[in-house]
Amino acid sequence: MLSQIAPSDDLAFFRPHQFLARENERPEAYYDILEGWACRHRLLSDGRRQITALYLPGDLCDPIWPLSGVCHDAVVALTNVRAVRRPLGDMQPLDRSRGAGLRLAESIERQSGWLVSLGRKTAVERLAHLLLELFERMRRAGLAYGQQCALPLTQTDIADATGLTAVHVNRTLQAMRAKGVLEFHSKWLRIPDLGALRDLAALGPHDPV
Amino acid sequence: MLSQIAPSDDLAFFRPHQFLARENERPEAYYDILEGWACRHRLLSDGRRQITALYLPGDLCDPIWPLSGVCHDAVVALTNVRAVRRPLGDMQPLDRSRGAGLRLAESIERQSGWLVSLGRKTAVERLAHLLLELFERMRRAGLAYGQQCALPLTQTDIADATGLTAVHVNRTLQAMRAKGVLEFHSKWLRIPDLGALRDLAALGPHDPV
DNA sequence: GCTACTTTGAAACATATGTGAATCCAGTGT
DNA sequence: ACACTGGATTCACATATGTTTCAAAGTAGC
Repeated sequence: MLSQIAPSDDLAFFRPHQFLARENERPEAYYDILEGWACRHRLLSDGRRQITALYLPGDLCDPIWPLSGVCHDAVVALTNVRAVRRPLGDMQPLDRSRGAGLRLAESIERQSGWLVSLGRKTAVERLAHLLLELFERMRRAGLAYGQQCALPLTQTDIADATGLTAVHVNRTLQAMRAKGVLEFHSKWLRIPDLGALRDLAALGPHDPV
Repeated sequence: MLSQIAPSDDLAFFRPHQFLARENERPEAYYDILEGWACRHRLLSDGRRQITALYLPGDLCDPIWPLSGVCHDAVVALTNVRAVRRPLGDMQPLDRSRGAGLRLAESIERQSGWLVSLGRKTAVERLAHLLLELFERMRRAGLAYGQQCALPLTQTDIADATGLTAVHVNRTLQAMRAKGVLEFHSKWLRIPDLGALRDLAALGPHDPV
């Protein structure tokens, strides 16, 4: 999946909360994530935070890079991250590699799913949807073991991705655990019945993930 | 802004509720919108609806077209629409024109703004944000007259874009009108004080729109 | 093994927004 | 003029989710 490492590329390491790209700055590189999780997010002036994308191992972390040249979302590591750094040099917003369009289109697809989630779904549906998506992505990356996978997010991270509060994420997860549709302790997710969780997520038969 | 019309291109007309692209089908064309408004949206099985993008005159209505080859969002006309139809022929998801990446990146930017809105903003903030964005886009398209522009959306459309109910959109708009930050009757929007509305929208100093 | 810090769990209470149902109103066609 | 229609407006009421606070349980550094 990953392309070869070119001479100018380099391995990069990040600790939790370190920036891969800062808000209102021109991005200097993009990253192939080898290990660890990162996210794209925006902050409001009063501290409210919304995660707009999650990057898992194997993902290409594309700088979203409009004509203005500066990012409007910050990209920050959620765990320790090991990645291949691919400098942008003096590349212009119009210069994108073949395949970039496809990747971006898929980001839009995923974001549309998130918009539906945030705009129209209940807390249970949002959580089911998110956890299902993450499990599925981990599985595709070869990082799921049977019905379980690592999920190194705090409940606060999950809240910021789903547009809920941490308190409500906690009580909703409790309820879902009680119903037996998922287990989630110490950064480890187990989904006993994929189908049941999918039903809870209010996904259509054709919806991706 | 619009490219020339090639021989295989053609003018297309749509009435409200007509599809420019259907869910779960391969898109057959994309459109340069000359006149009228359209939107991309998804429906849940119980009828809940979320608008994921709005297309205004001058916009290029890109089919979001992942590797699977089929759209997951429908594109439908909200008003009468006149557009240049550009057939995709046998173009593959990987074949995208130069500049497509940039346009898609800008869509992601805008969608990120919507995610923040839906996930973290109050009803007043969401409405201020949306109306401001639409006014600004109309202005850039040369379709604003001073502080006013056409805004041919029903309150139900606005609700489906902001993740609120039509009833709540109505009462929130009333309140905003009462405070004098906007006027909006019969599909016509007037913003007496852009700055005031921008403050209400909880946008950062660098946020686009 | 002790301290400091982060994350999870819980309870009581507050409120923004949703629901359901009428009514009103403007535009359109007959 | 009249009836239809989709949209806007209102009202009374319901509830999912937010807020605040605190305690318990992990986790990391030393």
